[in-house]
Amino acid sequence: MAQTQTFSKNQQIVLDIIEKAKGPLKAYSILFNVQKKGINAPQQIYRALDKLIEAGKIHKIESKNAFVACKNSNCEVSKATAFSICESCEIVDEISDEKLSKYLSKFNEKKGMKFKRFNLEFFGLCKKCK
Amino acid sequence: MAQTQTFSKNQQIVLDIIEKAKGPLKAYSILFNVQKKGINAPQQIYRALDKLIEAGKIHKIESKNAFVACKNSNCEVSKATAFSICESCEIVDEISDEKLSKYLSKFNEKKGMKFKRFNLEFFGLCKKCK
DNA sequence: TAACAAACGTTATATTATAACACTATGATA
DNA sequence: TATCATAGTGTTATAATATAACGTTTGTTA
Repeated sequence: MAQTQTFSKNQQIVLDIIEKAKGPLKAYSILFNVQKKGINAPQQIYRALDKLIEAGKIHKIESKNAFVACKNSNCEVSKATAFSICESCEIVDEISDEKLSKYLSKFNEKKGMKFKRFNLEFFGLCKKCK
Repeated sequence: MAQTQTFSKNQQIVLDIIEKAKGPLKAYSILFNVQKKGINAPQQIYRALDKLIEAGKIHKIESKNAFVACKNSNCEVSKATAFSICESCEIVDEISDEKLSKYLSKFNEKKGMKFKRFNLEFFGLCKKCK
């Protein structure tokens, strides 16, 4: 059983906002949302984001430079992430598909590289938008 | 058989540089490299990059904000991309694995989203670095 | 050749992210 | 308890990545 990690003040503020959000948040939109709480500079956001990613509590959607809360293995560092992204409404969902995850975790390249981590982003149209 | 596409002057300049490069290039490093050829502004680079991506001649490595030439289906628009990225030496390779590609192209999410495209990035240590 | 689309050149600006430095809290341990 | 290391904080400045907007030029095709 993974132990519950405790976070610092700023880290918790940032985590709370991301967890409450309905979709991915950008660093500067987080910043604007926490200025009332005394966080004034991008550095403070990015530092918190770094820690939260390291802890596996959030993920970065690379193609959007945005951050979402982890919905899978809540207390575990995530090394295998997959997302579906609607190109119309921009909704993002984390994909939790054990088969897919296993398949990719076992995947080995021909050139002898040892993989530690992967990130997969699917793009298309969601049910509503298609 | 896919027809050979012709590119405009700037597009060709940018494509040439990316194809000659040994690894991913960043937009501004491309810019610095083509200033002798009369390209002065980021816009000109980004516009060319957009067209080349659209044409499937190059790909963007999202986690690095960098661009590489396509090494697979040279004349086809790429909708299924996979890369291996060494976290130590930062070398990037496009993965051409038909099984993997088929597996992911056939993958369907439970929520009924229809995928058009995916991008997969593996991270680890290459043969030399491990 | 007229009309349209694509590409170009340019200036300005927006957005995303990091560097660097001094200070503060926390917790381990001598 | 003193002191030491580590992580976190706050701040200013700046770097790196990307797009907006506008007018001009070039290339295609009706």
